[in-house]
Amino acid sequence: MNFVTSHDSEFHLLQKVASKLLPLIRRVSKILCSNLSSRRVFVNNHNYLYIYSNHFAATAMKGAGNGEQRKGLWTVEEDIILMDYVKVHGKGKWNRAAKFTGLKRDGKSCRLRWMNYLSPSVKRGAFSEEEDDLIIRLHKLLGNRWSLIAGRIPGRTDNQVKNHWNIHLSKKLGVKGKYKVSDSSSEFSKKPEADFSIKSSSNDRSIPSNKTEAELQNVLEGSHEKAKEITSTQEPILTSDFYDPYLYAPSLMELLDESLDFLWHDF
DNA sequence: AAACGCCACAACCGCTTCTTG
DNA sequence: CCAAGAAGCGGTTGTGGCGTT
Repeated sequence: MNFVTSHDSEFHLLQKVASKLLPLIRRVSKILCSNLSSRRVFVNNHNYLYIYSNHFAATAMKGAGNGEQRKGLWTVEEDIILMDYVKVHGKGKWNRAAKFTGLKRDGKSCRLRWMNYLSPSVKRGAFSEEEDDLIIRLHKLLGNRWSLIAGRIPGRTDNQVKNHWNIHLSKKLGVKGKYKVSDSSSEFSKKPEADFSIKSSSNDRSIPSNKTEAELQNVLEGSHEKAKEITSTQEPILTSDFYDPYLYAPSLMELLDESLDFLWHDF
């Protein structure tokens, strides 16, 4: 094994680590190569490396009888199939996706899995203090309108925000019980007579009046500087609707192949 | 080691709203 | 305008991991 480094100490450390890892890498790569008749490799947006064969999909169909719907947590196999589908057909038409892929899931479940977990725009990990602050401010203004709140926090879904509020923030603020939309803690509920109103449509992500927009703007601007810090210190958030794992596959494949070539030569 | 309880989060459910033909 | 299907929303439940006894 050869390393290029300007520091002897690094060189010796790398050599030491490599000597420990090499036997393990050899074993794993041997197993992989002997079992995968048709390799497909990609990294999802949680930085998991997936290597799977064409036979792999069959595993995802297990667990449900004829016509029976699967419930509960999604498996890696199901995730991959759904990601494959979205890659080719784009998101939307989720009922069709369920039928097309053969997944034993209904359209709603597919949509939810994509929107809340698989979508590359979903940010994982703990909420920052800045995000907490923004949620609290927005909740004060909007109440339990989670999709509206989430729409103003980059990378966070309504489900994430809702869970985070119910588990952490409501306790932190000493809120007893769970909020209802009509809860008196919301600014909207406090001022029903105010000269702005919010549409009854729970789907409506727009803010109907100038005053409401202005209030939201104030909240957002209040967190503007902090938000700047967040975006400058955290990993970039992908803004495209779909993060194509296959774009990354060639380099990974090259890397894998190079590694394997090296290993075979080394034997 | 096993049983239990708690917590965090993913997923489901029922309903409303939107879109399309 | 209407009906049917799709999409979106928020409340609630289920599941798995982890710590404690």
